[in-house]
Formats: sequence, structure tokens, C-alpha cells
Amino acid sequence: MLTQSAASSVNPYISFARRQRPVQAPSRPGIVMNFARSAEIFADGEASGHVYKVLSGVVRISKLLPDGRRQISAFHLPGDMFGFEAEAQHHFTAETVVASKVAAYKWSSLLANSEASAEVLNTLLQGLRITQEHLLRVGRKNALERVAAFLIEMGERGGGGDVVELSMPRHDIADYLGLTLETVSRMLAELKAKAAIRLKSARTVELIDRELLEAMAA
Amino acid sequence: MLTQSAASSVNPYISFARRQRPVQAPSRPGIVMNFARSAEIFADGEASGHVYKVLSGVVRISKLLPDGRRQISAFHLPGDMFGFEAEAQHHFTAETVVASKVAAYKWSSLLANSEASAEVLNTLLQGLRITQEHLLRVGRKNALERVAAFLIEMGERGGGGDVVELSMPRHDIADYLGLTLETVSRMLAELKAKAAIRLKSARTVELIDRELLEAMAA
DNA sequence: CGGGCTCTTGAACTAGCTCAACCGGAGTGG
DNA sequence: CCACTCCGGTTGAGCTAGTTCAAGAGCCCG
Repeated sequence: MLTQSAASSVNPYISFARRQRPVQAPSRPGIVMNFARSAEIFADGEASGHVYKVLSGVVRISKLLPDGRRQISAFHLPGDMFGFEAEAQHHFTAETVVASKVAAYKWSSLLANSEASAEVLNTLLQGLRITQEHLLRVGRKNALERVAAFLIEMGERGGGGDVVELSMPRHDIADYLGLTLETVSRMLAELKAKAAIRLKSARTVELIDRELLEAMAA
Repeated sequence: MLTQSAASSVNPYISFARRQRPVQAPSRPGIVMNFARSAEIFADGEASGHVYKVLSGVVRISKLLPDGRRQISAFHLPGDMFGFEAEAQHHFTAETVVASKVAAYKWSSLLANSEASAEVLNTLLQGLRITQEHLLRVGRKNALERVAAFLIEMGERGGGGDVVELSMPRHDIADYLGLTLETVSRMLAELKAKAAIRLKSARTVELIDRELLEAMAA
């Protein structure tokens, strides 16, 4: 079971994603829900109708290929909203990376409120821009540039301090950047060797030369 | 000048994109503009404030890296809208692929109209979903899968017939799929060898085995 | 103290890139 | 009407970045 075989090996996260879900369905605006780490909030294909806001923790948005290859399109941090759909079904999966608190809002009631719907519009515009920028990274940048850009991104979103807490495993970073976890690990080692970063632990990165890091992100 | 050198060679399209632009600025809703082939509609960094609808032709949306590497995030066909921005500046470039007719609308007046703004919301939701799906292709699919998926996509968007007119050069397809033009050409040759398609001309592809094509797109 | 995970590192392999030559259709001019 | 040229596309040969496969090393938690 642990000996994964070839390219068509099933992504281990499929089986890990737990169906732990709060009993109370989110019906009125702003229902708060607690999720354990690596829990599924909703899955690709499920009925949509609610949008969510991260209160604490980290949420990953992903799509799976039938053979298990996975692409993470975004990590959502506290304050971020996700789960918007034009149709009645979700077209991607949302799972927690770490234990997280999430507020659910009814999509229809959000649209009824003009102030909220203006905010939604803005969120969507930002989301589209960010996804297009990420597409450029994945489609045109090399492994070192992608990892450097990822660290800068997480640094900025995490408050701008020099110490960046990566709450996700290498596997998730790899699936976000379109790489393998081994390559992510090697690129981190290279950035460390070039004195751009220091690895306080596997998940705690200190950015010791932002300028160099930015130059490497291309 | 024609001997391009190495990975850092400047993208030829930078210099080709012509600044041919209609004199009349789009100020009232629905101003129709005509553009020659490979003309710039707006560039990354320019002031935004208008959104556009393709009336005829094809428009490509792209982002450039300083060294000339380019990622095309979308091709827009007649009926599609583009140019939405949350901020005062555009964050990507829009150029015609072939001679095109485009209608410009003032963003602010579109937002004022609630019916139009509901349509905008829907367009954005669709756009986000499509971009995420494209990210999965670029991040996780191999060259053959990407090219097969591209042909299926263009086939469906082009009306569903068996003969697909690709109005864009190989270079554009490559920059859309995150490949090189040589690889695109080789994958088309492979699909042809496997009898999934027939190349009536370089730009005219006949899909002779959609099922096989879909299987190859993974 | 032991059993899983996660992460790192090494070695070999390969998909796709790079570099280079050539091909063919669409003007263009003699 | 043919020769020439230009440009987009194809094809080949070799190379390399990143993957794959494999073996260990930490590390957290019971």
C-alpha cells in the first residue's frame, strides 16, 4: 500500500481527506464551522449554494484528474472567501490544510445584499487576476523561480515578517506549483545553499535575503 | 535580428504587436472598434475602466515575464467578454489574433445596470472556473494531453463541427499550453499518426476520432 | 521506545526543450 | 508566369530540468 507505483499511482490525499463534517447545515448567514486538519469542506461535484470565509487555519482549493494527479489552485488564509460557483455544483474541492474555523454564508442571501455583492464582485476580480498570475508561474517559470515566488507570496500574505510559517506539507506545495515534492525539497535546499532562506524547521522558513529571493522569482 | 538566442530571447510578439488603435475613445456603452490582426487592444499596466465584448475575430489575453516568456491565459471568441479589473490598471494584455471587431463598454455604467452586472458576475464565475481548469492542464497534464484538450476545447467553442479552424499560430497555442511551438507541432503530428485528427492545413484540423481524442486528453 | 509520517538526498531516466536545417504556401516583382 | 523571398510550420538530433525510484533521516505522538 505504501509502495506507490508509477505515474498512475493514486494520490494519497484522496484517501486521507476525511468526511468529518459538522452536523448543523449552514442555512443562515455566517454559520461558523470547525474542521479538523485535512478535512473536506466540500468536494468537486457536490451541490453548491454556500460560500465560505476562512476565520482561522488554511484551506486548499484543488482539482483532481481521474488518475490522481492533483492541481491546487489556491491556498486560502483567514479573511479569504471561497466556494463561489455559477452553477448548482461545485467544480473543485475545498479541504482544510490544518484545523480551521470557517463561516458559511448562503449565496442567494449574499447576492440580495448589494453591499455584500459588491464585495463578492471584488473578490472574484482579485481571484481571477491571482489565478492568471499563478498560471504564468506554472506555465512559464522553472522550478526554482516557482518555489522562490511561493515563499515571497506566503511571506506577504502571512504578514510580511521574515519568518514564514508554511502550514502545508511539501506535497501540497508541489501540487500548487505543478512540481513533485522532491523537486520542491531540492529547490528549498538550493535557496538555502544560496543563502536566500534559512530552514528553521521543515515548515518554518526564514527569508534572510528577500532581494535575492525576488531576483530568483524572475 | 532573426537569429534568436537562447531561453532569454525576446518574444517576437512584443515587437509585432502594433499600436494601431481607433481614434475614438470608447466613452459611451457599446462603441464598436475594429482592429487589424495582431493589434493591441490594451496592454498590461495601462489604465482600465472599460470592458470589451468580441463581436468577430479572436482575442488573446496574455502576461509577459521581463525576459519575454509569455503565458496566454485565454482566447476569446465572438460573444466573450474580457477586460475586467478590480483596480485602475490592467494586469494583462489583450491583443487580436486575427482582424477583429470589438465592442467597448464603460465599466462604471455596466455596474450601474443591475441586469448587466448580474451578467458580469456570471462571466467572472465562469472565467474563474475555466482558468482553474486550464491551470490543472498546464500544471499536471503532459504535452499530448494538453494539445488534445486544446483541440477538443476549440472544437466545442467553435460550434461543435468536426472541422476546427485554429486562427492562431503554433506559437500562440504553445504559450497558451505552456509548451514550445515545436512540441505543439510534434504532438499534432502524433495525434495525426494515431488517426485522431487530420490536418487539412496547418490551421485547419479535422477531428476524426473524438472519442480517442478525449481519451488522450485524460 | 517504537511506528508512522514527512522530508531529504542520491542516482538513473525521460519528456520536453534547444538548436538547427528544411519545407511549403502566399505574396511580389521581374 | 516563373523565380524569389518571407514566414509559419515541420522534423531531426542532442541536451537538460525535472521526474521517478529508492533509501534513509527526523520527528511527532502514543
